[in-house]
Amino acid sequence: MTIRDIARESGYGVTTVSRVLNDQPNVSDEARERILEVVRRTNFHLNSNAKRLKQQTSTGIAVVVKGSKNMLFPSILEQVQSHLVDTGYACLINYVDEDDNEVEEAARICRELRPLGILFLGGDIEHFESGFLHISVPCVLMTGSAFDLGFDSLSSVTTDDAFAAECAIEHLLALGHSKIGVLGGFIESSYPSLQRYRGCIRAFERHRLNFDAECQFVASRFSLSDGYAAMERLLDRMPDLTAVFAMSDVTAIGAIRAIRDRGSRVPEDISVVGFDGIEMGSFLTPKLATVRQDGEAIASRSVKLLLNAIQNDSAAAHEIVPFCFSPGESARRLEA
Amino acid sequence: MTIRDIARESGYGVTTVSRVLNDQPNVSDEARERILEVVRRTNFHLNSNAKRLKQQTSTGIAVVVKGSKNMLFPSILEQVQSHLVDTGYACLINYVDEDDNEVEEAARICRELRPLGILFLGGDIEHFESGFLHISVPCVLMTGSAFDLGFDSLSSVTTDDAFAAECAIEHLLALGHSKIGVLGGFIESSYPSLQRYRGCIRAFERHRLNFDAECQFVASRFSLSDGYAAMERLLDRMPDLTAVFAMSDVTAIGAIRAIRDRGSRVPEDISVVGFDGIEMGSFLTPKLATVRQDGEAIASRSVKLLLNAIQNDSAAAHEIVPFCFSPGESARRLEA
DNA sequence: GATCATTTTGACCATCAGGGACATCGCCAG
DNA sequence: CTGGCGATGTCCCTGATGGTCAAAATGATC
Repeated sequence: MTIRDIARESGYGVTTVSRVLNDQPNVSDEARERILEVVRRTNFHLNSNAKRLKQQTSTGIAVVVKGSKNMLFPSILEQVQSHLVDTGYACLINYVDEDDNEVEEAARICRELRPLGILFLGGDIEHFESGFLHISVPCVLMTGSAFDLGFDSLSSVTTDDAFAAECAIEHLLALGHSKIGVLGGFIESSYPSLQRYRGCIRAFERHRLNFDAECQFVASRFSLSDGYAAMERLLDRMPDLTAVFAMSDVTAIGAIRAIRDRGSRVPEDISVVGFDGIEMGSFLTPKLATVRQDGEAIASRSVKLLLNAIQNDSAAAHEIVPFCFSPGESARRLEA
Repeated sequence: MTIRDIARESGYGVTTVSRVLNDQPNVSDEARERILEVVRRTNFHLNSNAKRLKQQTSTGIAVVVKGSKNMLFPSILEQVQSHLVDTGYACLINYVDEDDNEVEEAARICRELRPLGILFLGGDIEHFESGFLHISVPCVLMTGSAFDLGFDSLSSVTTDDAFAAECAIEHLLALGHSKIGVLGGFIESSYPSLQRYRGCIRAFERHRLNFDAECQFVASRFSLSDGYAAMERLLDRMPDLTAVFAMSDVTAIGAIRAIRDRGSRVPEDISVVGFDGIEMGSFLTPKLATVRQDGEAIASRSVKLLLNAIQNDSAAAHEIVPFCFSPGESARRLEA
C-alpha cells in the first residue's frame, strides 16, 4: 500500500493525494472527499521512513533517563511525554543505568534514530564525556545545570539545588540538631548532587559548624536499597547522630528503614529530611519532610526550551524552577 | 554527509563503503581500515531513514504503558528496555493515561513509526477497541491475558491473577478475618482486575462466605491517591471491616494512609494485603503483605515472545509467570 | 611466462515511499 | 483572445541497498 495505490484507486495523481494527506491547499473538495474515502477504506498511512528521508527530519525526541529507581522520574517522564505528544512529537525513552556501556548504547540509538533533540533526565557530566558530544542536536539537561559545565549549546532546567539543600539543613539546625549526617549522590559525577552538597556546607558554615565529609557524608545512588546501605554506613560512623538529610526521597525512605532496623525511631530518635517531593512521601508514616521540586514545571519548561531550540533555533537557556520546603513529620525538634 | 562523501573521501566506491558498513565480505583489510578511519574521523552514520526505507524494516519496538502511577511498571519498563537494547532494538515508550484520546494518540504514533511490534503494559481491552486493531504487527499483552479476549494474533504474559488473588484472600481468611473489603481495578475494562476479582470470589465461596460486591468492593485506578479515596469509601460502607485486599500495592499504600487518617491502626485494627510486590513495600512500616509478581520474568518473557513472533514469525503464545505470596507485617491474625 | 581462477573493486541502475518544483489544463473575467 | 488562478499531473530527488557486470589485481598452476 503506497500513495501511488491510493492515487490509482481514487483516480487522482500522487501529488493530489499527498496534498490531501498533508492538509495542503489547492485541492478541490470533491477530490479531498474521494481520496479520504479511499484512505479510510484501505486504512492507509504514510510511510514515515520515506517521509522523513525526503524531508530530512524526524518527529522523534529522545529522552535519556539515568536512575530508573528514582521515583521522582516516572511522573516527570509522563508529563514530558504528554507535552511532546500534544505538540506532535514522538518520544523515545531510553533508560541507562549507572553503567557506562548503557550510556554508549543510548548514544548509539540517538545517532541512529536522529532525534530532533534530546532531553536528559538525571545524570549529566558523564553523558557528555561519552558518545553524546558528537550529536549536534539541541539538548536540555533536566534537573541539572549545564551552566557551569562549559557546554553552551546545552540548555538546562533545574531547581536551585544548592539553596534547596541549604534550606533542608537550615530546617534541621533550626530544630536544634547539630549532629547531622548527609546521604548524597556522587558529587564527582553528578552536578546536582555537587550543588546540594555545596548548599549543605554553606548552611553548616553559616552556623560555624564544622562539616567533616569523611565522617558525615556518604554517597550512594538514588534508590531504596542504596539509601538503606548508605544509612547503615552512616550510623556506623556517627552513632550519635540525631538527624539525616538525604539528597533524594528514595534514599530517605531507604534510610528510614535502616534506622528502624537498627532499633531507632523516626523522628523521635533521628529526624529525616529528604529531597524531591515524591507523592509517596506524604503517604508514609511519618510523612516525609522534604524539599519539593516542581516536577511539572521541570517537565514543561524543559520541553518548551527544547522545542524553542528546535523550531526557532533559539540559543541555549538556563532556567531555575522554584522549590518549596515541605516540613512533614519525619523531622522534629530535638529534645533537650 | 552521505555514504558518497565517505566514498570520495576514502578513495573507494560507494559499494565498498556500503560493504564495510554492513560487515559484508569481499573487502580487503586495507580498504576496510581506510574507510573506517574516514568514518570515525567524520563521525559518519548511515541515515537510518534511508536504510529502513530501502529494507522495509525498522528497529523500533513500541511500548504502550497505561497507568503511570503504578509503581510496578517503572522497573518492568527498565528491564524491557534493557533486553530490547541488548538485542539491537530501540524502544519507543508511550504513556497513556486512562484517557481515551491518549490511547488514540499512542495508536497514531504507532501507525506512524511502524514499530516491528508492540508491548502493552497495563490496560488491555480498551486498546483493541480503539486504534490498535488495525496495526498488524505482533503484540504482547504484559500483565494481562489475551487468551479469553478472542484475539488470537496477540500473545500474553501474565501472572495467574485469579489464583494469586485467591491466595491473598485465603491468607486473610486463614488469619481469622471475615469482614474483608476489596479495592480493585475496574473489572469491566481491565482483564487482570477481573481475574483478580474472580479469584477473590472463589476464595469467599470456598469458605461459604457471601461476597456483597455493592458493599465490599470499590473500584479505583491504581494510584496512591485513588487508593486513598477508595479506602475512604470502603470504610464508609463497611465500618466494621477488619481486613482489606488491594489489587495493587500503590492502592494498598494509599489505603493504609486513609485508614490511619481515620484513626485506625495497621495491622492492629485493620490488616492490609496488596498485590504486585513493589520494592517499596518492604521499606514501609509495617512491611506490606503482598502477592509478589515476578516483574523480571514478565519483562524477559514478554520480550522473548515478541522477538520470536517478529523474527521467526512464531504463533501467538500465552505464558503464565509464577508469583509468590509475601506475608509482610501489614496483615496479622484477628484478635478474638 | 602464459593461462586460468579467484578475489577485490566499482560503475550503473532500479528500488524504497514519499515530497516538491514546475508544467499543464480548464475555466473565468476583462 | 489572453492573463490569471486554481486544480492536477509529470518528473526528479532524498540516502542507502542490492544486483549485475566488468575491470583490475592477485594468486596458483602448468
